Amino acid sequence: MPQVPSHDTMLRQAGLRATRQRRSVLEALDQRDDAVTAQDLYLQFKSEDRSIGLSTVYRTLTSLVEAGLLDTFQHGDEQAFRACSPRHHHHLVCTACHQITELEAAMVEQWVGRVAEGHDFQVSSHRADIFGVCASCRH
Amino acid sequence: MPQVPSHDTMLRQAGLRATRQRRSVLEALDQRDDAVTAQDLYLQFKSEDRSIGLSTVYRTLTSLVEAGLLDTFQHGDEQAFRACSPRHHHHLVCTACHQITELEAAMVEQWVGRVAEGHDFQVSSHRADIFGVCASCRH
DNA sequence: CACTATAATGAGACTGAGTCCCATTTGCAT
DNA sequence: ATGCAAATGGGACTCAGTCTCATTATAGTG
Repeated sequence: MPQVPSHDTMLRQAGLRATRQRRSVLEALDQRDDAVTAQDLYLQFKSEDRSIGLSTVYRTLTSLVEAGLLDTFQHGDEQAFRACSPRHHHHLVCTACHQITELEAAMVEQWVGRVAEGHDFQVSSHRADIFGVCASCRH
Repeated sequence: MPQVPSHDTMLRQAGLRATRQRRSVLEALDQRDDAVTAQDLYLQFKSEDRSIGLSTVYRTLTSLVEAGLLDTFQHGDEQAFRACSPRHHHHLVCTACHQITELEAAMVEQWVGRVAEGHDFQVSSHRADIFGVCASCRH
């Protein structure tokens, strides 16, 4: 039994059939650690001669987000996606190359806990990200 | 000297001329504590018989964000805006009515400080928001 | 393995938020 | 008051993302 589940298993667990297209998307995202837009992915597949319909790319990304397998980010006015660990985490985002590092943040979790207590508010999620420029983008 | 600067003063400080349209946008946003899209604002003005061109609404919102007078949020796939205090802050966001409460968060600031130290990364900003449902939206 | 129900795909039409252009209007410094 | 740069607005335009529907592929079943 592999520690990291195969793409097919991940798809199964999400209630999705394992298709060539979905496998390609998961694979492509696994190989990069930056966030990518649907359009970018579509063009990447096209240029690699394993085209996937644009609708399919969008649908797949949406399903994978719902399954909790991807994080979403905003690149200007478009949405970008990135494979992520199943554990809750935060992000260190390079605004130049869109490379993203996952962060643990016990302090943030504590903060959320306290806010939840202090307000008559039913907390469902939270998000804490840090933006800046990574070492390689600064030369 | 007023403690809260007038809209005209805020515009001046941002290097913008004080026009009827810009005053209207600032005023409209001051009167609500939820985040609104450009389209919503446009329709609101139209229905109040003080129409403002759609381009102008977009341009004004963009300028005000650049001036740090507004925060931006994502409502589904569109951008929403809300007047905000000039001090750095975080948010408690009701996903049902989009009402937003500003939060102080010393713990988050500390966290950012530590991450900045620990990574070879030039931090330029950060964002920490909590999402859920507010008391009145839960009935 | 063959068969079948049904999930998934893809091509292209479509939608709508946001941008651009440019002729007209407005704010404001002198 | 006057002039000029900044701002406006209407409408054409762009393009990310969605929808439709005929075709194809998956995976369970006998």
